[in-house]
Order: sequence, then structure tokens, then C-alpha cells
Amino acid sequence: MPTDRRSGRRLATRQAISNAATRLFFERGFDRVTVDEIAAAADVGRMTVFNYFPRKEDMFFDRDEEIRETLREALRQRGPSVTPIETLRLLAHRLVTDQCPFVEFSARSQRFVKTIEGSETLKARARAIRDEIAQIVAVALSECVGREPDDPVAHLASGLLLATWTVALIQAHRTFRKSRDTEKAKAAFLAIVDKGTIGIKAAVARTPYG
Amino acid sequence: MPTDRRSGRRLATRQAISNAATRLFFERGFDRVTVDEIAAAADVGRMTVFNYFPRKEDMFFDRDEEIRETLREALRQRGPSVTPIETLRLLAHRLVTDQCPFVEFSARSQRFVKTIEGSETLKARARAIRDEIAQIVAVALSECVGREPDDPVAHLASGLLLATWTVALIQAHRTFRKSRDTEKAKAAFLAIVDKGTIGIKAAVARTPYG
DNA sequence: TACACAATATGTACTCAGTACATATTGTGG
DNA sequence: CCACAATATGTACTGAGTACATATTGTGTA
Repeated sequence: MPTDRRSGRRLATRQAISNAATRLFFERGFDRVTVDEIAAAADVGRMTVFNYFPRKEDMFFDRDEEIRETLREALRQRGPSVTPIETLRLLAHRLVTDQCPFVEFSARSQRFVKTIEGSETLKARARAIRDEIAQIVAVALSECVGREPDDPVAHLASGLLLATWTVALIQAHRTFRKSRDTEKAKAAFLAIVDKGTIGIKAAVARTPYG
Repeated sequence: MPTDRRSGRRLATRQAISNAATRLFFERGFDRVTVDEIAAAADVGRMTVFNYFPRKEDMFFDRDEEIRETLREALRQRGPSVTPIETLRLLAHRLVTDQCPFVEFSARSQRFVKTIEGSETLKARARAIRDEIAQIVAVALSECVGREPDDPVAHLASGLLLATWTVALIQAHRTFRKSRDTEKAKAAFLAIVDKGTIGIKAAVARTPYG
């Protein structure tokens, strides 16, 4: 019998903590929940919480690795006839039709955004994640075309890309908040992504990226 | 007799704290300096420190308002024949020739960057400042052309702009670190700014911004 | 000049996240 | 069933930031 019993329990505990924390954050806002309360709600000791999540914010952004892997994966297995930048534009279109965390416009995602906006700590972590993603995309892009990982053009392209997606997400959420219409929000998201992509392609014109 | 004696002392105290703090941060890194040590170094009480600077990071980023005002000012008094985006590109060129904090490549600016990179807290604040600037630029841009402050195109343009400047700054600092050559760093900065500006103009083509 | 007042400086006592380290508990494999 | 390693948890601490009380000091005015 392998260690499945253990890793199963481990995952369950992790989920229990993350769920309890997220629920409390939704209810009262990030800064009005203490780690002791989370531990009590998840029925574990305070130190167990820190064992799984070194920072309080980690309980909220528990699934942030998914989006990174999605981006990496998309760039890795792009068709050779499609440019890297176009691959990422198409990915954006695919993500809004599929169900995907982070690129989603629903009542729940609104609560998510609202909770983030209510806390400087969560906003800070969201920005940190954005920068990490920009870094990953830049490296993946440079790999795509066989350049050095610190190629300025790759970093410019990924910076422009993340800026575009960020603005697109914010505007889409705003659209959803006003209209309560998921389809309108998706349209707003894609409109800005497409407009931004035009810019990115222009910026990296006559390079292998665009 | 007006309150000049008071506001003078007030400014002096503020500077004393900020200077002492920055010196200690440079020497030991942000996280290895306590507020008590800063208070002692500036010869004031601990609560006085918090009186002037609600957050520890504020002592380090004491002059961040300058760059905001510079951007606002540039957009306010642009020549009517120059587009807003072009105004900002020209501003970038002007800032690297003038002496300007934040857009500067020297031994001191290297220490500044290194200190930021050595601390998650300082990196977080730097990102927050970037986002605030993006917000300000977006609003200023929309004002320039008489649109609503939440005009998506303005926010896209400012997002692309800030991404460009950020990447340009990082690359320029990297260039300086390798070559110790201020002129090379400036050239790297402007090269990326110009490349990014091409993209921004393309993204906002056929709008009043570009 | 002296006094009242408001701005400024500082002390005390607290909350809470996060760390270091010790210790208990419990599957797992032999 | 035992030894061990992974996991859970307790204890005691550091250090930022807050709430609130209090002292100090410049300033305008009687």
C-alpha cells in the first residue's frame, strides 16, 4: 500500500483550510479575518495553517499555478504555422469560451474581484502573480524562437500582453458589473485583447515573435 | 509671523527619518531594519516615525509623487499638434537627458533597484506605484481627448505605456549593471520605449490618442 | 508678558502575521 | 509490533501597525 492515504488526507486538509479561508474572506473581507479564525473554521491548529500556507494570501490564490501552466502549455504545443503572439491571442479566445478560473465573468468571479479590491494585501499578491506570469511568458516566448531568456523583445511582448489582458479583464468585469451579462463581458474582454494584440504585433514586427 | 517655523521643522524631521531609513535599507536590506532602529537613527520616537510614514515602505518611496506630477504636467501642457501618445514618448526622451529620479542609471540608482529587488514588500509597493501611475495616465489621456475617465482605449493605452516603460527600465538597469555605461543604458531604455510606442500607436490607431 | 489653543511628539498597551524550535501524533514499511 | 518519517500542533518570540492617552511646544491674542 503506497502513501496514498497520506497524500489524500494532506490534500483534503489543504482544501479544507483554503475553503474555510475563502468563505470567510468573501463574508468579511480579507483583513477582517484572522488566521486563528481560519484555523478554528477548518478545525485544525494554527500552526497547521502556516504549514500549508506560508502567507495568509496563499489560501485565497490557491489555484494560481493553473493559469501559468495553461500559458506555458499553449506556447509549447502551438502549431508551427502560427506565430507565438497569435497563439496567445487565440488562447484568450479559447479561455473565455471554456470554463477557466481567472478568465471568467460570473457572480462568483465578481465576489472574487471585489474581495481582492477590498484588500491591499490581496491586490499586492495579484500584482505579484501578474509579474510572475509576465516573466514566464517572456521566457516561453524567447524559447519559442530560440533566443536568450532575457531577450528584450520577448520581455516587451510579454509586458504588452499582460498589460492587455489585465486591462481587458478589468474592463470585462466592469461590463459584467453594470450589465450582469456574461456574454457582453466576454465580448468586452476579447475586443480589448484583439486591439492590444494589434499593438503587440506592431511592436514586435519584423521579429520572429509576431 | 506665519507657521513657517513649524512647517520647516516638520519637513526637516520628515527628511531626517526618510534619510536615516533609506541609508539603513541600503546598508542592510529593507527587511533587516526595524522601525525602532530607524527611530533611533533619526533621533525621534517610534510613534513619530509612524506619524510621518504610515508604512515602513513609505520612507523608501518618499519621492514617488514627483513622477506622477511630471506625467500629469506633460499631458496637460502638450502642444496641440502632438498626439498624447507621442507626447509621452517625447517625455521619456526628455527624462533620460534631464536628471530625474526613477528614470536614471547610476551607481546610486543601482543600489536603489537592488534594495527593491531584495524585498518582497518593496517590490509590492513598486508595483502598486506603477498601477497608480497607470491609473493617472489613463485618466489624463481620456481628459486630453474629452472622453470618459473609464474609456477602455485610454486604459489600454496607459497599460501598454506602463508595461513599455517598466520593461525599458528593467532592461536599461540590466544594461547598466553589465556595462557600467550610463549612455548605453539610456540607449537601451529609449530603444524599448520607441519600440513599445510603435505598438501603442498601432493599438490606438484611428482613435484620438495616437 | 502670559495664557489658551492647536499642532506636534511621544509613551503605553494592544492585535495580529509570521518565525524558530520543540514536541506530539500517526501512517507506513519492515 | 516496532522504528521511523511525515504530519500536526504547542510555546514563545519578533516586529509592524493601531488606538488612545499624554506631554511638549510654537503661535496668536488678551
